[in-house]
Amino acid sequence: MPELPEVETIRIGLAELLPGLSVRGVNVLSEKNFQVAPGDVQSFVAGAKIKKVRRRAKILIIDLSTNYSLVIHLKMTGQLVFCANDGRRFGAGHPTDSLVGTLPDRSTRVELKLDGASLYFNDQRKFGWIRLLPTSQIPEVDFIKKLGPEPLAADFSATDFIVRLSKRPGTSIKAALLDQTVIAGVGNIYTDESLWGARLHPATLVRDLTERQMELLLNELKKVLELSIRSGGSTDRNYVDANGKKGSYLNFARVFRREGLRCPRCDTIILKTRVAGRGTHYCPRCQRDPRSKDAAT
DNA sequence: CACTTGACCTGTCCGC
DNA sequence: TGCGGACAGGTCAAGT
Repeated sequence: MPELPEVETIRIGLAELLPGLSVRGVNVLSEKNFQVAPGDVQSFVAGAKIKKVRRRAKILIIDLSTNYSLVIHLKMTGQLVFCANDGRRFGAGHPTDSLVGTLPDRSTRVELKLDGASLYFNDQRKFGWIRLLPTSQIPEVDFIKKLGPEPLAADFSATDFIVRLSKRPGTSIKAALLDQTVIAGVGNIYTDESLWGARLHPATLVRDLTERQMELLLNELKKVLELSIRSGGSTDRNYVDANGKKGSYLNFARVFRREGLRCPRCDTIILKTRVAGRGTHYCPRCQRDPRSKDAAT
């Protein structure tokens, strides 16, 4: 899915467009992706005004004047596309081409009708969801409450990171980074990118890392997340004026989906393997596998 | 308990 | 060109 930088990119874009607009109606094309009691729908649809667009981890939150919020998880293939009647269009999320096509399309699951515009929730694989929750209740819900800290939060320290990681001694560093209860918002791309930055093999067990290595890893993670947010996420995103220019999809990646290409640091061919059940990219020279260290050196 | 694997869906790409 | 299988940026329940 969109990971933290992608969801943040969407948040920034929608925060420019949505606040102040009123919700006129909701068109649910796939029940599975927006399950809510009929009474609840009415209670927020009736003239609700959009107040604010927030993010927590990979979750997007749209606060409404009715004190309800739309809580959105895009999972793997979700995307949000804003289409104004005057032709302005903004979309981000999964990199498919619905920035230029007619909406709703085959992947559209929910259409939120607004003043002079529509917000489309598209999701090819139907893993994503929208939930309607009382705003005050959001901090209490399970999937929010158990999330780890935001990696870019000012008050998130290396010490905190080390303590949290150390609770997963027997798992790979890759699995630990992907675990949303350890740290929130990191997915497959930024796991691979930050491990490359810190010169750590993804399969290294947490217990085999030094505190210094974990601290370095956090620095690399913050760097790749910030870089990605600055480049608008590794996803198509744009205000599309007539000819829909593409976003900077993965232009900055150094190992992710670059198997067979050369490591930008040492020129060795990047490999792809499987760690923690996920496709995993790494440089076999910069990131030596601790399990085969003797054989390799 | 700690950790890993399968399932959820649909689309695409790759090898025969 | 057609078909089967593996795989896809996520997360949970069920399994070991």
